[in-house]
Amino acid sequence: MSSAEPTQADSIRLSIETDIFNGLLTPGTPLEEGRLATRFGVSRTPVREAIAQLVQAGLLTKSAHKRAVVSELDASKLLELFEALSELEGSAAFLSTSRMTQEEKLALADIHQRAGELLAAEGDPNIYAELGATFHRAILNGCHNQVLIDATEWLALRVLPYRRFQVVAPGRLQKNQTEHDAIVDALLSGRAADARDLLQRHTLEQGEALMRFIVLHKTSYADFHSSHLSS
Amino acid sequence: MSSAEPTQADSIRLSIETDIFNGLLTPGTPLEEGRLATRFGVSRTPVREAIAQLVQAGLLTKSAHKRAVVSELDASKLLELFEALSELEGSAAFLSTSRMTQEEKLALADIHQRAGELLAAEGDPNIYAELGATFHRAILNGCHNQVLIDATEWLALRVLPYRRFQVVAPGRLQKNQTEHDAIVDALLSGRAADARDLLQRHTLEQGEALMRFIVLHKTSYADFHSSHLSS
DNA sequence: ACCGGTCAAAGTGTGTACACTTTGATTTTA
DNA sequence: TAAAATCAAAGTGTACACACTTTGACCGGT
Repeated sequence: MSSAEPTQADSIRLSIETDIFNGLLTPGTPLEEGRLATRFGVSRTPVREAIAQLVQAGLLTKSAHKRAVVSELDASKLLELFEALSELEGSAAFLSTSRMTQEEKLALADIHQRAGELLAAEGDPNIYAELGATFHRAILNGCHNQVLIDATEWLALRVLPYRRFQVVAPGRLQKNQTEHDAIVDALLSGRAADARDLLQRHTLEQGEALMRFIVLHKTSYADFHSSHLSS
Repeated sequence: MSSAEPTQADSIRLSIETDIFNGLLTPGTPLEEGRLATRFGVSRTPVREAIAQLVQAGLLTKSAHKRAVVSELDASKLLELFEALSELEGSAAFLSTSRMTQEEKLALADIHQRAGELLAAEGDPNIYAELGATFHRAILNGCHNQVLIDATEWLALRVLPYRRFQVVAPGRLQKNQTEHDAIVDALLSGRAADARDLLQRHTLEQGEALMRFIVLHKTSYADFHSSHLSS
């Protein structure tokens, strides 16, 4: 998938991808091959391939003879997505409990502790969010099953465009930290079933919180994005 | 993805797909765009798109400027695949326990019973295998989470080319039926955690059995395939 | 005999032209 | 006036040509 010399289609795919993640391309926006081609200074062929890849990744939706559009997730689909994602992460946690190396466990504990300190010092919420992502990745990778990892990241990719919404609800960060605490405890003490259950519920709740926020602000989606970008 | 008028690329993808499933294209075989184009009587463009789709599906493997080859699964990858698949199916079973409608539960029980009768009558093992696939699908679909269903089928697709190997080991069918029995029992009586655990282990064991068989007959892969096809 | 470089053949990546489908507005008709 | 038919514009699907990369064989030097 990745090569020493990435093909043009790959670069274009990446570019569109980040545009989606950054909110420059909001869900529902139609993509026209010709415009993208001129914009990137290439022909339509590599653009078409990039689009095809993004369709398979789930970021774009397309039917024959029609333009591809940035995938839009309604509330129920978003919930399904998080439910599936939470199951996969839970499974990974279950496996990781018995498979993480000592180094990996130490790294996980370290990440968790750093996040706790940052929270106590009331540091930058963005950095805290970044640490949270690292935390989840550490557990996921700990399962040492690349297929499971790929499948999980495949799902996670599709909610990434909506992650920018994750806003600090009062007390939410503290709750998050407490839940992480329980997860680390279960995982490090070998209680695999507990680790699964805790992480599964944790991810699902994160999704539900995000969903509530999105549904509330649905009408001002574009505005919210642009205001965030200009800041 | 599917349309009233499927594009040529779609037809070609389907054709290659079935060729892989039927063993006409064995893992490791390189695919050359030009030959496929002339074979299907089209240009290389739709062929390239079909290949791109199959790469994303995991059935083909490809790197830049090189030919696509039918994906080959070594023992460890196959094990990872079944492990991930078993986790997903387990999760689906967990959810299905509380979500299947009465009709769905009855249908599941019916499928299981028909399989039991077929087994007792020493019927066609192929039909029994078909019933088994239906059994798994019934539970999977019962979770009513399309994202989870899609992800599971995405993984299952990749082991499909190897399913033809599934051969009747003595007593294996009876063991299979007994396990299905326990799964149905747990699922219908609302023991969700048990349903997950049983189906998870069941699928994993199926995978391990398949893996053992493949590793044993690895050297005569092509021969086995052709002999099966001619019968 | 072995190793490195050179070159041609094979095959992919991309540009370009054209055919076909879709869509929406305009015109026609009851 | 409203509904159906028509047509043009927009945009995708495919064919074809060509450039670039890869690969393996050939070849000369050591």
